[in-house]
Amino acid sequence: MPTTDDSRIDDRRMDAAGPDGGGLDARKAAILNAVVSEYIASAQPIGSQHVVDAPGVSVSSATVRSDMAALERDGYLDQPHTSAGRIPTDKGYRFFVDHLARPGSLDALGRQQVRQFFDHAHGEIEQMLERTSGLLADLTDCTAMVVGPSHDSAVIRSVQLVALGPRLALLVVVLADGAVQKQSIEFADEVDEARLAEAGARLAAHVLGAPLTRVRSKVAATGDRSTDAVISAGVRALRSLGSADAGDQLFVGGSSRMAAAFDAVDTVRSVLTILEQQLVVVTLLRDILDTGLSVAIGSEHGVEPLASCAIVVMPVSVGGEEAGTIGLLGPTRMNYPLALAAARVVGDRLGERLSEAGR
Amino acid sequence: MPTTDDSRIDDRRMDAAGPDGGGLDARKAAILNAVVSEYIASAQPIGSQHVVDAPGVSVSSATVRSDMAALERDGYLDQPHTSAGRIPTDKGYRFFVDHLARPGSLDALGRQQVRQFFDHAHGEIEQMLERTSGLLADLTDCTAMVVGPSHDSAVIRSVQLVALGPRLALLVVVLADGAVQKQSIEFADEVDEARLAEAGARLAAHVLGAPLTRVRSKVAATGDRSTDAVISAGVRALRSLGSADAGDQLFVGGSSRMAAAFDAVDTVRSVLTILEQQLVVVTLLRDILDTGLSVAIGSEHGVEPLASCAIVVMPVSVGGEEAGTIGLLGPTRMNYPLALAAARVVGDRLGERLSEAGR
DNA sequence: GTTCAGCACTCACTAGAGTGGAGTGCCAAC
DNA sequence: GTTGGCACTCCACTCTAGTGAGTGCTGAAC
Repeated sequence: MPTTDDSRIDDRRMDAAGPDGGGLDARKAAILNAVVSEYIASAQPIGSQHVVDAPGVSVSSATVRSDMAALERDGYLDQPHTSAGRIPTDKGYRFFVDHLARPGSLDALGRQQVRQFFDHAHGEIEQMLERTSGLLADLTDCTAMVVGPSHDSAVIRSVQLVALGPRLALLVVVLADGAVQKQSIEFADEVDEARLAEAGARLAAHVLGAPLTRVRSKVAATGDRSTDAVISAGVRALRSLGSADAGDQLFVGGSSRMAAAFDAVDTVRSVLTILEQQLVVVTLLRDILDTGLSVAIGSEHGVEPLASCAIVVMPVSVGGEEAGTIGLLGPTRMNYPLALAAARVVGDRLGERLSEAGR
Repeated sequence: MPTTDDSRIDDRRMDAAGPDGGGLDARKAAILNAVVSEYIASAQPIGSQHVVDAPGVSVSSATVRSDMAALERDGYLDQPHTSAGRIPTDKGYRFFVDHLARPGSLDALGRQQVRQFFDHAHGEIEQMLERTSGLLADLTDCTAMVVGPSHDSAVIRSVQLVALGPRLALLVVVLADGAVQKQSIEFADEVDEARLAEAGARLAAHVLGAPLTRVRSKVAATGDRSTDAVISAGVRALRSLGSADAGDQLFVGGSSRMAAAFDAVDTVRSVLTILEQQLVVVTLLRDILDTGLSVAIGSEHGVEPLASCAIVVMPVSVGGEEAGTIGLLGPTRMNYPLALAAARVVGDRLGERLSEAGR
């Protein structure tokens, strides 16, 4: 084994490329940094010549080549074909994100957009989340996903039965966080308004103050058979609302950006197909958050059609509790610092906003 | 002017190509029919040789060529370049749709899908419309747009004020068609539950039975200054709900199909960009319906980025009244008979379903 | 032993030439 | 009006260099 071990741990600080070499010597890290940065900007394989002028390198292209070869051996870079430049691998992007990328920030225009957005934001939460996804897409040129707060722990503030027809009523539930849920109920027999009102009041007494997920199925009988039937139908409806895994709402904005990110129309199609599946997306974002990451690159998230994509996630917290998630989807060669900065800023502002309104 | 007028009206019945020549002689119509049908199937320019075997033609390719030249002169066909076959123009598709296409129908599988869908359809209207858009996309391989019923004429069935905080309440309105709308209200001063209930009752008395769009702003004073303030805030909130042009909800399903329909990624991007603009889409569908068309082809609808698309629209009616719109978006070479059949069948079933639930 | 200039080599990309074939328009004959 | 025949057009494809960006290796210099 004649070659030296290039992947050894090396604590030397880097001078220009980033805060931390994190397992690569300073020059290799600087080279990797330059390759990733340039590739993100140009989408073209990067040759050794393009890297020599990068800060922290200052060696000849021959030396850069030998370092690049080592980086390729270690899995940070890849070569589309023998006589081409290098492209970062998922591992290369990962190292870039973890150790090299300096924290980004929005430019003046972006900051103004955010300020303006939250100054003028109005309307109910769903609208707001929908529009937030559009804002994020504009800021980052990625597709933005916003998952609304889960209502699992929210307490029931109001329950009401509204007659829509002789045998049809609508159960309307208001939760403490301002969410409104509804479920229509069809009765076997006609129910008059008085009975409906009576049943509604009983129902309210039974569940007010409890979370929607914890509605007890047993209710004390009133003695009136028909009223009891209405009440138990109401309880069933409530429980079905509470158990609905439908729960988390997803808002996707800027899906057209995916078409701009790839030139293979097949890739675009398969990514869009994923985005249409709410459950898949919500689960994906949750999984990434659960692993403790804020960025999932390429195959890290395990969704095969998104292998050439990276996802930035950011929890939105309201009063310390998680109240939603922000996700940004772009090609692996997306602008990570910008995406992270945008997600953080918008997530924070959104959290503040929700906590103002929420309780 | 040596050439004869080939676009003259001609009443002769066609033998095989369709019910009506509609301004072209029978053979030209048959040729156009064959070209459009084959082009829809193959997406390749169609040459004279491919057409001679089509029903209703039975002449030599030379004759077909001269007819095709005439059809091109009259604007029904186009040639990508001198030595290529012909492609239908928008006008050609229009003629095909109006006079040639025999009414299509869903295949057995499609019919089963529809039946199954409406047998198992459950949940509230929004969910249902969302899932309907997915069904339509599956059936037709187009992008489906479903516009929900407008609540303009629906009468207010219930109004409620729910306290969310000392100075925050939620106004919840239930309409006769089962729609629930909400608006949060922030008060300048704290409002106790009793006052809120009192104000809610007054509000209800004031507006119950009126359409949301016709809420009178004047309310009789109660004498209690603070209650009056709450009531007038409630009225303001109601009127803002009623005047909200937000109104019509749009559900888009199967936008990934657009990526399969075109191979130019630019086209895909611009189409997706349009689809992200709810207001544009809703207005577009409305405009097409208002012109009395059920199909808008290519540049007919005037939205430039959709110039290579066609749109099939179908009103959904509940008890004779228009209660929503179905739209199908595909490339101009989409399968019109199938799209029209699917839109009609699903629209009808959806209408029935909504009328069962609605009142 | 790290760095570097020099060198031979690789291979995608491009341009140009040649070819086949699908398709056309025209025309004289039926 | 219809048709077979014919010359023509021009795209799509293949093949052939030629170009150039990029590589890996090596031996000498620091």
